[in-house]
Amino acid sequence: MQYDHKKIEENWQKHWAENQTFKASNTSDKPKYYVLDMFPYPSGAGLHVGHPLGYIASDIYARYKRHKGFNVLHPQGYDSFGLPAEQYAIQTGQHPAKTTEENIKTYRRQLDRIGFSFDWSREVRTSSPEYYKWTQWIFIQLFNSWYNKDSNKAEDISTLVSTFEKEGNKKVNAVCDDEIQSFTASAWKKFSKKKQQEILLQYRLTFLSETEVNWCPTLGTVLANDEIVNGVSERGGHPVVRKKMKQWSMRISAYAQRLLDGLNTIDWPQPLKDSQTNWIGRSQGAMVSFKVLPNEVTEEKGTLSYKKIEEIKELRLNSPKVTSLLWDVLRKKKGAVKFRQQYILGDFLTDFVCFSKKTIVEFTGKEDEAERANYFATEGYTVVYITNDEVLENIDAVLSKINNGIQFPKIAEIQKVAKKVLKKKVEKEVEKHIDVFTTRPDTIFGVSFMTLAPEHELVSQIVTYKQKKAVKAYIHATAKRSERDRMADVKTISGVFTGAYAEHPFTGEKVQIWIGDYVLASYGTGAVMAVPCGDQRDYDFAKHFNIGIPNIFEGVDISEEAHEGKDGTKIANSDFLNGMPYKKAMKTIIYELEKRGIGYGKINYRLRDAVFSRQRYWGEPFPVYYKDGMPQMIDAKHLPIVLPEVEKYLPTEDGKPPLGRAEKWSWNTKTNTIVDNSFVISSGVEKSQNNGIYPLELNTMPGWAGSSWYFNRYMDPGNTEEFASKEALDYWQDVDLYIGGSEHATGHLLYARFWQKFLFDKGIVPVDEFAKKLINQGMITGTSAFVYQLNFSFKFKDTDKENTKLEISGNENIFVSKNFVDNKDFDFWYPKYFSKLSKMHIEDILKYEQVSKPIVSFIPKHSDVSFVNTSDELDIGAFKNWRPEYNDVKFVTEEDGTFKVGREVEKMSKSKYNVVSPDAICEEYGADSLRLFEMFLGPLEQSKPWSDSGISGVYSFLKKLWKLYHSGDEGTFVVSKDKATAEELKTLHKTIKKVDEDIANFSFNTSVSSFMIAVNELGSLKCNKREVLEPLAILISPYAPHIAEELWNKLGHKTSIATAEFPVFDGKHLVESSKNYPISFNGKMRFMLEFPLDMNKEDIEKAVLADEKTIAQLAGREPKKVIVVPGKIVNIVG
RNA sequence: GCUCAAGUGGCGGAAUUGGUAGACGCGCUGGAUUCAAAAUCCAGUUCUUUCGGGAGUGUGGGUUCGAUUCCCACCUUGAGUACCA
Repeated sequence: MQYDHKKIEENWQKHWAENQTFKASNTSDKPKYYVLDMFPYPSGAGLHVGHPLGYIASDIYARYKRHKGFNVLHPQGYDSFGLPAEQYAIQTGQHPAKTTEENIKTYRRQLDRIGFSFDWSREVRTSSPEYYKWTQWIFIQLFNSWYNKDSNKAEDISTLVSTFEKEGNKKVNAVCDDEIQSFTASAWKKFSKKKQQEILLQYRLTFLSETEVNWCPTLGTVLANDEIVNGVSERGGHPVVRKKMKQWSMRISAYAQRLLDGLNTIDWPQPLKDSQTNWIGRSQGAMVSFKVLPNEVTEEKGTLSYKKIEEIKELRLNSPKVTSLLWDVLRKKKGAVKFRQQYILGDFLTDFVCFSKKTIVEFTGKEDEAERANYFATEGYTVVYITNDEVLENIDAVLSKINNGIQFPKIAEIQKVAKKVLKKKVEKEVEKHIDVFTTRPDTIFGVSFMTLAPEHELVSQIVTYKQKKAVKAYIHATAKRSERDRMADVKTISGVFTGAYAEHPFTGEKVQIWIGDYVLASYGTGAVMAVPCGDQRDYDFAKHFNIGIPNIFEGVDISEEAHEGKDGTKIANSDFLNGMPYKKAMKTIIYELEKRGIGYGKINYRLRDAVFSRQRYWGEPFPVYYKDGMPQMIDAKHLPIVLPEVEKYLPTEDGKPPLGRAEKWSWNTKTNTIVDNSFVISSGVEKSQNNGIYPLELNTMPGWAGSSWYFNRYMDPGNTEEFASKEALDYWQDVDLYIGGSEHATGHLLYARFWQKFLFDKGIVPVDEFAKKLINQGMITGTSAFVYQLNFSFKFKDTDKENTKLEISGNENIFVSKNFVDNKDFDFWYPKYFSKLSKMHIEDILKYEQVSKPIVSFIPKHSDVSFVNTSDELDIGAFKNWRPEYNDVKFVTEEDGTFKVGREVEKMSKSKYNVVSPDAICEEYGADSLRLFEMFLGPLEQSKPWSDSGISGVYSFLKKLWKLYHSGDEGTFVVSKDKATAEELKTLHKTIKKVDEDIANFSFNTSVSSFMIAVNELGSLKCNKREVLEPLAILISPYAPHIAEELWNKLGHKTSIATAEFPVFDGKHLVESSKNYPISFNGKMRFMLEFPLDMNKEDIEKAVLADEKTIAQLAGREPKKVIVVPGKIVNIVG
């Protein structure tokens, strides 16, 4: 019987499935080993050959561990919630559950065909209610927890409540919202229930907050930072804008330090650790508080420009409703009093003014109220202040107030009030501080200005009247710039002076306060103390705006650039820091800051809390309903909260998420069931309280929710009572080997570590890192095939249309073979390959003198790679039939009649027609060949292009392997009982050793070559001894399990090879008596000489020097030195 | 810009602590077998050469008896990150 991969593979795949060969037990005497793959998102396109790379590697490892006597858990499942299924649903109306189910079927069929040893009885799907019940449950646990910095772990919210009841929140050391009011125990008790809930929400590990989010209008959802690439959405490349929304967030920032520390305890790739470290972005430094100096009260008055008057006119047209309402009333008011609207008085734009009575009517709450009042008073006006509410509620009262004002012009009194207001304002300003975070507090004496982010809340409060216009314009301009624009020109320096000054905390000097968009509102405090001599950006800013650059470094030239280095320089011109090196200066300054109460040492993280709400349909629903606008958790015993049906998967017309379309999406707190929305009487909250029915949360959870804990579920996937049983969790503990792509570095792999740490804090899981070892498999890229379309273009000589290209279109669709592409000679192409029609066409064009000679170019077009053989020759017929527009194309072939395509490495993708399906490979060469070949391509971690050309090598290896166990033309199975020769045993044990080492190093490519070497050697020895061939089958079985099972079966075994004991290496078979020494001269190997291994150094040296080849090589020169390394090498220095 | 990884034949790649550079496979060349092709088998295949040899692991230096491996500088490519104070 000849090697028939199809029959063998089908048989064994069936056998494994029927016998559940790879089912893992949760109780075993064997040591446990957990091998995990990152579970796939089942896309509609199915698997391509790049997907199984990691699965093959982990499968080899899992099978190897079974041979080594481990109880192996090797599960697989589907990350089946996600955007593509939803978008497909939007387009076709097909329920995402249905498409997902179909895609999973395809995936399963494809996976089964490759012969993986997955325990399918443990399959999980994130989109199944039995699974997401526990995702919802974890969410509730997070909601019911807060992070205690004193115990450095998450604790139940009840411990926080009891602390509040006993001593308020003064002593609570929690990770919570930044602006939290402090309260005493008695105050806490007096708070309303709602107020208490609001406060607690600021402490919970998952919380609702109004946050600026990345909103993608095209997708109609928010995106996490890691879902945005280069300012556009990772999926689809749609633009993303900043928008404020009420969202669920996860307080991952609480775990920043532990996520960082944990990296030292796990064996993960360094680049991946580096990118998590960068993402967390820890920086050590200090907080420093700068006092803002009060603005000068009297400022010179400017004159209003023409432009400003234009602005006012516009303002008048757009005046808000209330103003126009009042204006209507004042205008119609009968009598001698005439009001004017929005009249300019001095520098100020008044709301309403009556000249005859010297009265001004103004709305309260203007930023420059004090200055206005002062001015109006000095000019002899009476000001009547009104509010919006007054106008709306009782316009008559307002009118009488105005009337009273008119009859009551008490200038002196108004001035008194104005002074009071001013004073109050000045006092308030004295209290203003700008807090900054800096990593270089030691350079504080080099501060010459400060910069605030344009969005900083203090900006509007401190800006002087004079600078207001410029500042407003700048803020407006920055807000308008998209993320992408800002990224595009990083180098442009821009900013505006606010007119305000801060006081240097040590020197007391006045420091200008600027705003600039190089300062980000989202990092630190959104403000920096600028030290131009020590920070290049500050330096550039100072240079650009002509701000002073004091030098505080001893002996450093800063005339050209800032000095950013820390070590090796001493601080100067810095009072008590003078002469200190970096480290000492840091310690001293932090001590001083803390002593004076103007700052403190601080560690800052770049890691932001993770937004957890998505405005999507196809995700986990939240177990949340809203009562009085406050979120309430549904009791865990009522889970799962199953995704409702909707008729369309789009957001609602009024902008609510798709779940807003569900008719049955309200929570009945009496029956604890999901009920029809009509029971919630209108949207009025009070009414709904009566019948205990409340609206459910409309957002769903993000893609990473389900994938952040699935590895724990595999341990006990069928458990309906618990997340996973304590016994299962204790037995399996954690993942021993995790294989997957590096693209999840700052997404899934960070969130999963976060949840695991949280679950560990709560005593739910036994370890706080879920995966001991992780390997990133490289991406397999595609090798696209290109055909080149011949194209002529013309350039007009006419200066006006110099760059206009005229392309010939129509009948002459000509593709040229790769080797012709370099030939751009028009005279070569023109006569030979053009039809009469186009010839006339070209000649017509050439009649115009202003047209230059045609330029020949070739337009590359993708061809499907399946039309191309391993020699890059195109199947022209297949290509022509591929698409209607190619039916009539002509081909310019090589001299031998073949047509060659061009090749280029690109990401494997449907749109590039370079996708190779594993099914096709399995069909032609078999799964064992595919497995061996993917491993043989190169190191696992490295990314590499796919090319079919090498696959014949592994296929013929399998055939040779098969032949070792068979003989004759018929291929009869023949294995002899004879004792193996020393040489045969040497080959076997050499291979055992190598494969053991290779697997330990995850160097699968090299073990495939050692199999080849072994089979080649045994083949030339004509070895068919059972003593060698039986262990050989086990050695190969992790890599090529089907053929190994078949041979094992033929060798007479009744049980699967899967748990056969791995051959044990015995060094005695490799012992040699002599060594063929390389003899090198000055390090260059020239020839070999054989000596016994037990020969000593001196004798070898003598023998080598006496050899005639040595004498010839030396050509009479005297050797200066001879180095003999016994068992290795001889080197002669001449 | 910063961080990380990597540069070896025509191609994928090998060389585990410094010790025979190019294992293994593809491709190519020649041969056997065949009516022929496929398949299979055998031999050769880094470059260069006056057939003695010489050069050679991105470039230039260094350490060493000896460097693909260690150190320094630079170049190129890929990945991540992006005004992070």
